[in-house]
Amino acid sequence: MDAKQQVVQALAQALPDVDAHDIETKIERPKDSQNGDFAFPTFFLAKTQHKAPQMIAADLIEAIDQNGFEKVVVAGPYVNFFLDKGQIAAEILQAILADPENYGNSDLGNAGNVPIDMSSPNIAKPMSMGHLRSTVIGNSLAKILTKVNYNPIKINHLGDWGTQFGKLMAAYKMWGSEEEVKADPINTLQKYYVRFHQEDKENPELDDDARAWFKKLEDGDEEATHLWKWFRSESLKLFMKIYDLLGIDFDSYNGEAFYNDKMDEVVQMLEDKGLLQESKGAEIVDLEKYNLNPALIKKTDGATLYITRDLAAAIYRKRTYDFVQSLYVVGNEQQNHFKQLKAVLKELGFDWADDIHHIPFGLITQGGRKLSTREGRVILLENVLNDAISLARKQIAEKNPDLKNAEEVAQQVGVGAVVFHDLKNERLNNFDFDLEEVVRFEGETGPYVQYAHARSQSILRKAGNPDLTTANLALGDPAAWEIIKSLGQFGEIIQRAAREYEPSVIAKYALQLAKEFNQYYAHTKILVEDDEKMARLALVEAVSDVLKSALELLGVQAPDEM
RNA sequence: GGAGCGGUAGCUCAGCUGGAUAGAGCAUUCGCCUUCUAAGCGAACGGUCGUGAGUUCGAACCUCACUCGCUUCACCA
Repeated sequence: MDAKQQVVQALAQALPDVDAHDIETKIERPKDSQNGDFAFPTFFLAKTQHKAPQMIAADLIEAIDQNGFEKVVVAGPYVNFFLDKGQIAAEILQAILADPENYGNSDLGNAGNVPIDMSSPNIAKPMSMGHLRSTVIGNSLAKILTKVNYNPIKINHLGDWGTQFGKLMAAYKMWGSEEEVKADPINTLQKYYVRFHQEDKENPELDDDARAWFKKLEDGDEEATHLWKWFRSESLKLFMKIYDLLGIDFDSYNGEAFYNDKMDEVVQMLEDKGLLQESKGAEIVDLEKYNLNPALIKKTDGATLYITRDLAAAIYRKRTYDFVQSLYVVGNEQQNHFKQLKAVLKELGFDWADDIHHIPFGLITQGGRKLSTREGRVILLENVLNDAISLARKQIAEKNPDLKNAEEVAQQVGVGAVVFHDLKNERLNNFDFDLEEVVRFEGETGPYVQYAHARSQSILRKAGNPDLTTANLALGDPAAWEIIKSLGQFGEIIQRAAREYEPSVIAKYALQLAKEFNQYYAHTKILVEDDEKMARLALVEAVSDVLKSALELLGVQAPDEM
């Protein structure tokens, strides 16, 4: 039985006049385990019982059936419950060892489809740290949602359309060469783009050129289309290298261009509903009643915009996946856009607009300034990952020179550090990029968790990987108790992460468990022959399984040796 | 000006539904490798929880006002 329910029952029996649900909501987990595993504050009973909380607690302890608990004690106005460690340990360890892969699973989602719009880098631009955030948060959410029985669909909504292609083509025709692009596609295209913006400040007529090229592309001009396809495929090749490194794949690469032929219908729908208005030569939907700015559907020149495309995409996803939720892992600075998107869908009469959730994340700055592709101020993801990997390589050479698959582990550790760093804090926090911070391997980092896992594996190897499922798992060792309790919380941690769309909840949990294990490891000799050896090994195995599982939920690998 | 997010230790951040002396990591100083990986463990140092009111038996957490920082507010995405 659930340990908390045991406490609720004991209290409910002793307090027949109080609603059991009220009791349950008041029960808390003391921060300091000196105060027990569960605590019941009696303040709220003082009024109805006309007694001091201390008195209530003192009386309560007499009425509580202490069977099944290690002890129940009074501490001022609190009643503190200490659980039967051996029994709880056996229950939790058994549950983990019986089915490590599925430990912590639950069914919040009833297998409902959840498309996740994530990553979405722009063609012809390098992937930056900003795209990393969207990519790793989206990936982690997909895994977390799977664990609570949703069916996520990872959609890479590539930025493969838009006026920037006009600029790019104009720039390429003016200064570019095929050989140069082939040699180093993204950086070269990027260079053209930056140069275009520089020269464009002096010669605004360049913009007309760019617009003309984009118009050609939209009209299906042969040369423009050819260039577009070429830029796209070269870019995608490089993106795939990074996704491989991160161990991330997608269920769909339908980007912006995919919706080109699906926007007329949206405009038609808006028109049929009488929602379109003309304003300053453009077509808009007024959103006054939502306290939002009007949504620009068509520009003065008739070209469509971002929101039109996203409307088409949202409708397409509803039709294709019949989603129960539709997520967009996109920077916080676009929240206005998503409010508009939902508002327009509402205006169109789609109730499912309420199932669309923008999952925003904080801005990455450098030296306090916003990153800007246009101004060439970017942090290239590829460089960061490579730096991290070579640092890991160096560490391994120093600390574990005999490691067989050193290169593979260097990748797992280096990439793990970067990914974990990105996920360990609340999504919405902004952060200023600091390479040293990102590739750190000590303290609250990914490698710290990986290291704890590797140590646990090392012990199990030394012990000869015995079968522990039949062992007596009633581990009564107080030193192990904090770990046991943490292991028992995995399921609710996952649920909270899913509810809040917040991978950092998992990261924090992994750090806590790793820390508790490292403490245990430092103070308790595990491989000694005594009655509890098998139970200790079971604990080690359970920690190993859960750490691995938690890292997996973050998209971080857990090497057995490092 | 409207909307949103944030202000907790020198730095980066936790703090779940309000509860028992406000917690980590980094940095600094000092201990611990003849026994399971020192990417580790332990100790010290470090805080008027932005400010002021209010609600409450009790507020970092809830309410209001103020203040500072960042984002955003129609022809980029």
